[in-house]
Amino acid sequence: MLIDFNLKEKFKELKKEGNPSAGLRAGKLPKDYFDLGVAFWLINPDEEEYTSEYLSKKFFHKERASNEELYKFAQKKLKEYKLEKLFYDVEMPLAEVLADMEIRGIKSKVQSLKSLDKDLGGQLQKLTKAIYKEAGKTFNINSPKQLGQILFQSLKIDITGVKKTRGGAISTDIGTLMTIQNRHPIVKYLLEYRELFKLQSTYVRPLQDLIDKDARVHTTYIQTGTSTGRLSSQNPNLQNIPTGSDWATKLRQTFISEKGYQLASFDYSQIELRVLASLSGDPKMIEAFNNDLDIHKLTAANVFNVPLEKVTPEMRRLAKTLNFGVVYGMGAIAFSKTSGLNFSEAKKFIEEYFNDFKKIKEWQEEIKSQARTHGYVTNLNGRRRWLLEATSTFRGEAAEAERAAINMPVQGLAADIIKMAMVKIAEEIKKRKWEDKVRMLLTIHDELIFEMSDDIIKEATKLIQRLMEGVYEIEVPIRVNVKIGKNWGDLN
DNA sequence: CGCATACGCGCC
DNA sequence: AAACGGCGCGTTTGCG
Repeated sequence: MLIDFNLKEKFKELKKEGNPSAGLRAGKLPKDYFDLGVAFWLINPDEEEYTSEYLSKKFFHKERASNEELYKFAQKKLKEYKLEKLFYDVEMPLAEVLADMEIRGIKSKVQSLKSLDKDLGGQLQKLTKAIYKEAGKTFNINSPKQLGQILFQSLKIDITGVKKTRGGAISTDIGTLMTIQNRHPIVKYLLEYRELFKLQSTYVRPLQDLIDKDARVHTTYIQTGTSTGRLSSQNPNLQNIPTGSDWATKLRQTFISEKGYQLASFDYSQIELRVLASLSGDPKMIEAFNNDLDIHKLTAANVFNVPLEKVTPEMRRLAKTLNFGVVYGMGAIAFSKTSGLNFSEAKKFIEEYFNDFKKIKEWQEEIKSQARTHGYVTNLNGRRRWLLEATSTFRGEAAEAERAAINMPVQGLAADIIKMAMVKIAEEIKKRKWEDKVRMLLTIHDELIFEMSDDIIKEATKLIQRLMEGVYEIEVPIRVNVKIGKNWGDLN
């Protein structure tokens, strides 16, 4: 058995040396691998680090414990916490899948990225001029401190309804700018400036530095990076590429498929709400998903007490915010902020929501109670998060832990589901010897993106959709939307 | 000068 | 009075 840290990196090295199935080569099983970092992460996903140095000190009170010592300890804990199945059947095989994805990378249209950079630069220059003109002087627009002085001291813009930052300064964030938009002409320029500067500085520029000689970009997936079981992505983070706006679409269009291939995306529809419906056993929500109804519309009909036909887009919008918020343990204050309602209206809607979906409330109370009594919560697969703060006497601290407690079993099960799908899909690709025809490239929490050879794309999309929808059974159907296109911006 | 922090913001 | 869960990363600013 191979016991070490960072098996994903070791797989990558072996594979790059020309050993393509280094991980699961003949005779080797997932059971033959034991990544110590991943093991300790399953035991407690909130350690500061998952390095030998850190864990040796923490658990063995010495500079360097042997891998054998660390292994024995972790092995015992995995067994005690019933995490062995998750570890051996999901996380370990996943490490190799991630290695393949990282090595492959996604192709970038370098020229488009360059020209996008130019276009953004030109537009930013115009905006900067306009902003200086309105301000009556030059200043650093990227400095919230300086911007705040310009807006609220020089220009004396009314600060009614504007919040303060943690440090006590008047906020200049996007929400603030929206509220004061009609109070001064400078604001609309600032809003556009913010969007464009973000795009250029966070995405367009850094991405160009990360393109390899084959014009491909390789992210690194962190398997031990979250408290809930999700993956994270870094250098670059390909899990937060902008979407929606015209500029965002232009950026996404720079991620392309190789000649003879297309990109295909598969996204789980409402996976977290479906998981919540299943875990809570709420009959109304389960029925809605069983009948393939529009869940936000159904929610609106319930909280507004109107028939489905009478639900307006505005009612649906509020219901959607409620549905998302509930998964996160949102309170009336947060809901009022995001919905535009006042506090007491917001409070009423939340009460109405839990009145309509009583089992969800009951389930959440049950989870909170578990967090308080045990100091941890688990999801259906034993994935665990320690929440000792739930027992805190500082109310704010306890409330924060309770929200995390409510969210983890939902977000964590959704994460398990897509991880299991990834492992299953990789197996099926191998079985069909499609390694070069069906390339898993990206995983974005509830979505997978592939690069697929034109000749098998029809068959492969069907297969993958079926595998994703069937990989894990819950109380409601799991649905996957499929989109195909030559680039990430034009998938449809 | 590097580093940590505050602030802000992109995604699911 | 009051922070809606989970991330990574950019720029600015103040510190040693």
